[in-house]
Amino acid sequence: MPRATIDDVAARAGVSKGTVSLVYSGKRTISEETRERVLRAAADLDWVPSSRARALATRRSSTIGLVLARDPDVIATDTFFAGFLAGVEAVLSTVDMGVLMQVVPDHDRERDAYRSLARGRVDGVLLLDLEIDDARLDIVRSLSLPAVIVGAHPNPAGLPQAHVDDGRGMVALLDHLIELGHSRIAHVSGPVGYVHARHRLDTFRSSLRERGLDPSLVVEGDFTAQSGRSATAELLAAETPPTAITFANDVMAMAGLSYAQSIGVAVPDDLSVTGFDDSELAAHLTPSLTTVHTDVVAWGRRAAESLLGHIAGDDVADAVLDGPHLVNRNSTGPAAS
Amino acid sequence: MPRATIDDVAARAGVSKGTVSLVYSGKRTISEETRERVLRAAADLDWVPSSRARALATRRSSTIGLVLARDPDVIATDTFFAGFLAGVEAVLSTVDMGVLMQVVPDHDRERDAYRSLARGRVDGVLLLDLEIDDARLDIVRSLSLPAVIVGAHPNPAGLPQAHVDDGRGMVALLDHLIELGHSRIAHVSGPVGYVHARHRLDTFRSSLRERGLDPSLVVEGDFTAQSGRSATAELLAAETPPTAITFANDVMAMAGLSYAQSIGVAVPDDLSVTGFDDSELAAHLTPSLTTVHTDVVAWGRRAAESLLGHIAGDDVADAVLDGPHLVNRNSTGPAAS
DNA sequence: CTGAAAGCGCTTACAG
DNA sequence: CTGAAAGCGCTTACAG
Repeated sequence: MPRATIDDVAARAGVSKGTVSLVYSGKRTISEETRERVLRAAADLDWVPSSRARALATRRSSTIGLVLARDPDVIATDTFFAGFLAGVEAVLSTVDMGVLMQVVPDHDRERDAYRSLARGRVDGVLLLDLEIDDARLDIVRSLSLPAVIVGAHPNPAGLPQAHVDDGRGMVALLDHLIELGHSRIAHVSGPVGYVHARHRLDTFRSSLRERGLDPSLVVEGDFTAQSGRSATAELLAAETPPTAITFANDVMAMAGLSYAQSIGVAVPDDLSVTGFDDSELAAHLTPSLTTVHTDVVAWGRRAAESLLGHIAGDDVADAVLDGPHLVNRNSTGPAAS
Repeated sequence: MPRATIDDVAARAGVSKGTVSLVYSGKRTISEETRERVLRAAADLDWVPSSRARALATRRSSTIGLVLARDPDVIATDTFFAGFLAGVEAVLSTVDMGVLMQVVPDHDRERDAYRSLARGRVDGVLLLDLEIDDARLDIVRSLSLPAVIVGAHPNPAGLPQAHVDDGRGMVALLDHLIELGHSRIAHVSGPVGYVHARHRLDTFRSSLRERGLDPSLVVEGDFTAQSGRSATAELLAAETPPTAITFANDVMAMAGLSYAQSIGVAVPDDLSVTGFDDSELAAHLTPSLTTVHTDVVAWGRRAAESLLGHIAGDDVADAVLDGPHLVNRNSTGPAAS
C-alpha cells in the first residue's frame, strides 16, 4: 500500500491539512477535540509526517554533519569519538535531529564532503581535529554553513567553539611528575599539524622551560601504537634517557610502556609513563596507566548545544568545559636517583 | 544573498528548469552546447542542486541509517567500527550518499530511532550487533525499511546479509592452540545475547567436544577490559586452571593477559592467550597478541553494496567475506607440561 | 533534443 | 480556533 500522506489524514479527520500540521508542530493552540480526531486518524492510517517534505518546506534538514578525515585505524583507537558522539546524540535526539557522518580518506574528499553537505543535507557542522591553517574554516565560511569547532585549545578561528583546555591536562601531568622528582621528562606528541597536538606540545615546552627544565626531549608520533613504540625506542636509546615520558594519547603510552618493559626497563621504577584520554583499557593494564581524563560525553553535549544555538541564529559564546583531570595510577612513581 | 535555485539557473541559461535538471542527472542526452550554457550559468550563480528538494521529488533521501544501541565505552574500544564505516562510506560516496548515525542508550530509544529514520530520513538501514530474537527484525519489516544484516554468523533472519563467519576464526585459534599441545582451553565470551558472541561460543564448545576436550571452561564477559580482567581472575583461580584462554575480543584479551602477568603467570610460558579482532595495539604489546584478523573495510564495502542493491529492489544474495584469519604472534606457545 | 506543467508532502502567512 | 492556498525547489511523465 502506498504510504498515507497528510491529505489522507486531514480527509479522515475532517479538517484541513494545515490543522494536521499544526497539531504536530504545536505552533498554534488546537482544540482538544480536533486534536484527538487528528491523532486518531493518523494512528488509523499509520501516518507519520515525512521528514523529506518537512525539510523542503522549512528549509531545515534537522541533521548536522560530521566529517572525519582520518585513517580508520586512528579513528578506531580513538577513545574520544564514541563518547563524544553519544553526547551529541543525547542533545540532538531531544529535538528529533540526527547526525550525518562521513569518513573521508584525504583533504580533497573532505572538501567535496562539505560541499555535498552544504546542498541542504545538514543545517550545520561540527569541526573536529582542527589543523593549523585549516582549510575547512574557509570552506564553511564560503558555503555559509554554520559551524562549531570542537577544540582542545584556545579559540583560533573566530567560530563558536566547545572546548576543553588540553594544556591544563598537560600541566597537571607535569606537576605530578615533577613532584615525584623527575627532571628529564620527554613528550611523544601527536601530529603537530593538529592544533590540539601542537597545543599539548607547546604547553609541555613552556611549562618545562618555566621551571628551568630541559624542554627538548620531544618525538612526534601519530597516535598509533606503532609510533608510540618507535618513539619510545628512540628516547630510551639516548645517552641519558628520560626518567619519564608523557604521551599525547593512551594508545601510544600503552605501546611505549610495553616496549620499555620488553627491553627490561621497569615501569614505574626505571621509567614513569603517562597517557592522555583515560581509555577503558588503560585502567586494566599492568601497571595501570596514569593519564588525564575528560568528560567526553559532556563535551559532545555542549558542542551540540552550541551548534543548535548557532543554527538558530543565537550569538553563542564559547563553551569551556572542565578538565582534563589527572588520573593517578601505577605507571608513574618517584624518579630513580 | 538568498541562495540561487534551479529557476535562476534556467533563466540565466535561457532553458527550462527541466533541462537544467536533466543536465545534472544525465537521464537524457543534452546537446553539448546547451549543457555548457547550463553549467556555466550554474557556476556563475554558485548553484548546487538542493538535496532536500531532490529528496522530496524522487522519494529518496540518498542516506542510509546506522543505529548503535551500545554503551559508548564499548563502542570506543571497538576496533571494528571505524574501519567498517570507512568501507561503507567508500561505496556510498561514489553515488553521493551519506550515512546517518544514531547512538542510543537502550532498546526503547532504538525503536524510536528506527521509527524516526523510517519517516523518510533514510532509504535503508544496516543492522549491526544482531541479538537473539532481535526486535529490530520486526521493526524494519513493519516499517518497510530495506535492511541488510551485518553478521558474523550464518543468516538467521531471512534478510540479506553481509557476513564473515566468526566460527572459522574460532576454529583457526583452537587448531593453533591444540597443535601447541593445549588441552585445557577456556573461552571468555562476549554477551551471549548477541548472535555473534553466541556463535563464537557455540563454535568453541562444539570444536572442543569434537576433539574430546573439555568444553566447559567458559566465562561470559561484555567486551570491556574490566570484564576481561575479572574473567581471567576467575579462570586462573580454579583448582586446575586452563593453559590457554581464548577471548572474544582483543581488549578483553589484553586486559586478561596483563592481569595474568601481574599475578606472576607468564605469557605464553604458563598461559597462552588469544584475542579476536586484530586491533592496532594488539601487535605492539609485550608479548604481542595472537589473534584473528578480518578485513573490516571490505566488510563495510560489501554491506553497503548489498544495501544499495536491496534499496534498488534487486534480489541480493548474501555476501560472504573471507576470514577471519589467524595472526600468530607471541602470546601463544607450547602448553606447559 | 527541449519545454510546460503537474506533482512530491509538507509549512505558513493570510483571512476569517 | 480553523481553512484555503501559495510556496519550498526539485523531477518526470507528457507533448512536440
